Amino acid sequence: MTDTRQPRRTSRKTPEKAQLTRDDWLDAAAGEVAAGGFSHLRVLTLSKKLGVTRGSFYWHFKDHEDLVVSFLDRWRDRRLHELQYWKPKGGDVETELKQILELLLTDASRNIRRLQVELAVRDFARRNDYAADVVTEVDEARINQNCELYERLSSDPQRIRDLSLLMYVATIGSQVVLTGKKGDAETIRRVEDLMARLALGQRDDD
Amino acid sequence: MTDTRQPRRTSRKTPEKAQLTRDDWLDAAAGEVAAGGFSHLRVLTLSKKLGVTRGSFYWHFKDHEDLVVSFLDRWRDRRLHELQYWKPKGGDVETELKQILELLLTDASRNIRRLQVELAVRDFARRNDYAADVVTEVDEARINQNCELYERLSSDPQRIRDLSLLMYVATIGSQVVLTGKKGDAETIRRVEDLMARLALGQRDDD
DNA sequence: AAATCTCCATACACTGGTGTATTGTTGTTC
DNA sequence: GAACAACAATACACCAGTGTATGGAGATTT
Repeated sequence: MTDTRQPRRTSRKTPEKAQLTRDDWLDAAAGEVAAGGFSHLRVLTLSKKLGVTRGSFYWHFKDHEDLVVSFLDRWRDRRLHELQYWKPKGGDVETELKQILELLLTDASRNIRRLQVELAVRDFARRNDYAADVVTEVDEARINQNCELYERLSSDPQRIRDLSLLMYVATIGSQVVLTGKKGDAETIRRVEDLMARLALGQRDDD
Repeated sequence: MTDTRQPRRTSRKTPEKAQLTRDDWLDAAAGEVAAGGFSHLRVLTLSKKLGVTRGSFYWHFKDHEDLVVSFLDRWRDRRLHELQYWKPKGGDVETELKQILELLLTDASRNIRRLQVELAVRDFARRNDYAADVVTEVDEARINQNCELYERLSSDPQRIRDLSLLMYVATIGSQVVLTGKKGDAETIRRVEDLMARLALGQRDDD
């Protein structure tokens, strides 16, 4: 009765004829990127997967590049935003460190699709300037955030940054090397422990 | 006079009309893969870059897949073979460790094209089974090789493998994160030092 | 109920890529 | 020097994908 101006989408729950939004296309794009990387992100296959023709796509997006840029923007925004929840709450440095490592390793490896998208973005960044900027932005934000933790292990600013960087590249490397195998979960846990020990061994008081 | 049966290639030095070999195509392919990944490895562009038509390609290779598989095989063979030269010769554990880290980080980052190819292969491995096998083979060989070094730091077999794995993923992660920026060389050097200290801190005698 | 807006379908022109079949050209060998 | 083999050019049929122009159906507004 009143002006419940829904964006016309038939309540989203009913899968009968649901109209597509820009975000729906981006979600589908994420699936494609995760599976085959950016080079396999085709307008045509995307349309088929959504059960519509390309006419729909070109209503929501200007062209293929528009899709890619929008995808990268959304990815960056989400990655920067989620950092807010990454602030560990444990008081002890040791537990905080373990929390952060668990988040970076165990947790990340559980969310396979997210991991695949991240790796795809990183790969794409090697030949696309815009993607490279996006990745740099996210990397720096993450490293800086972790610095806050490592400040409690050392007082040397340089040492803090190095430690944060090292921990970060180790986690990224893990995600690159350990993909999909069986024993990975256990391996990751052990690497996690080892990293924690290594970092804690860098306390000033030695 | 005698049977110097050269493969007909006009002595290779003269760039006049040099006939192409299978290996020449693979070299050119490496350039394409380094620049744009496997998805940008096109027979057509490769031919143009070599100054011939596709007719030549299809004489040397059965099809596009043949090129990809041959490329991966050659890459694996070379990576496995080069391990032979990676055996550090220094006597001291500390210097050996630094040697191996320098090889894995500083040295690797200097050879940009080699690095790019490696990352491209890794990326391709996420959606190609054959490439995945090749990468696994190379990873395991490298990790095992480094174990020999870390055996001198600890006597616990599990610890040794974990340490070797950690050092390896850290170097791979570095190659993924630090690509092409300016301060990279210095950063890599510091990370190298830090890794060495961390590893040495894991000696049994603590 | 007519006009309008939103979203999608259809049809078209175009590009860039693969693979194959056939023919040329140039060394090698007999 | 004729036959052969190695390598490359040409021409062909055939996709898969982009982008655009235009038409159409359903809901919304007036």
